[in-house]
Amino acid sequence: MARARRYWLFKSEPSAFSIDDLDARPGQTAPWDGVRNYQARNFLRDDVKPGDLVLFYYSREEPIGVAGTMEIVAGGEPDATQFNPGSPYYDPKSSAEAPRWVQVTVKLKSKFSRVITRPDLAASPVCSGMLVLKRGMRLSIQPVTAEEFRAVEKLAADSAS
DNA sequence: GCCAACGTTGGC
DNA sequence: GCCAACGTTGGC
Repeated sequence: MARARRYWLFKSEPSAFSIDDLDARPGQTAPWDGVRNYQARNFLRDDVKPGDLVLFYYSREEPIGVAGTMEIVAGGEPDATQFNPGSPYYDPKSSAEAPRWVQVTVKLKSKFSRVITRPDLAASPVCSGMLVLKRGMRLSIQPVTAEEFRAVEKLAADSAS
């Protein structure tokens, strides 16, 4: 029996990597790298699999919120940036033999016509319980439920009309 | 820019 | 193993 599809929320600062940056990539595909938190790393390594769907969330910079959706097209592989001394994500304690950090590959699924903001999420009965709304929730890779994922898509579709 | 929350580091 | 200090995250 096939594994059930899972749903996630990935955070990025839009000035570092935006949904337009992903849109501009060949094949609208990019590695999701630079994750340097063990709990988030464990999700990428163990639980995020091809076919899973992801909310693309903007953190720290306006507009804060969900900018669109992505699909996972490749699962956990060593994060290439950890081996690059010129990268801000370089980790001298990591090695090719024992890579510490993991990346997955994402593909753009849909770009929303506007960012679904935290107040939008908080006003939705389905989305108001999302982890990302909890105070002090810094995890950059978070699970969401299928219901939350669909509700965010619906908020975006409704606001586009 | 502020500040609370959190994760990591390092001395002991 | 403890825990204070420090750096980072992230919303406002």
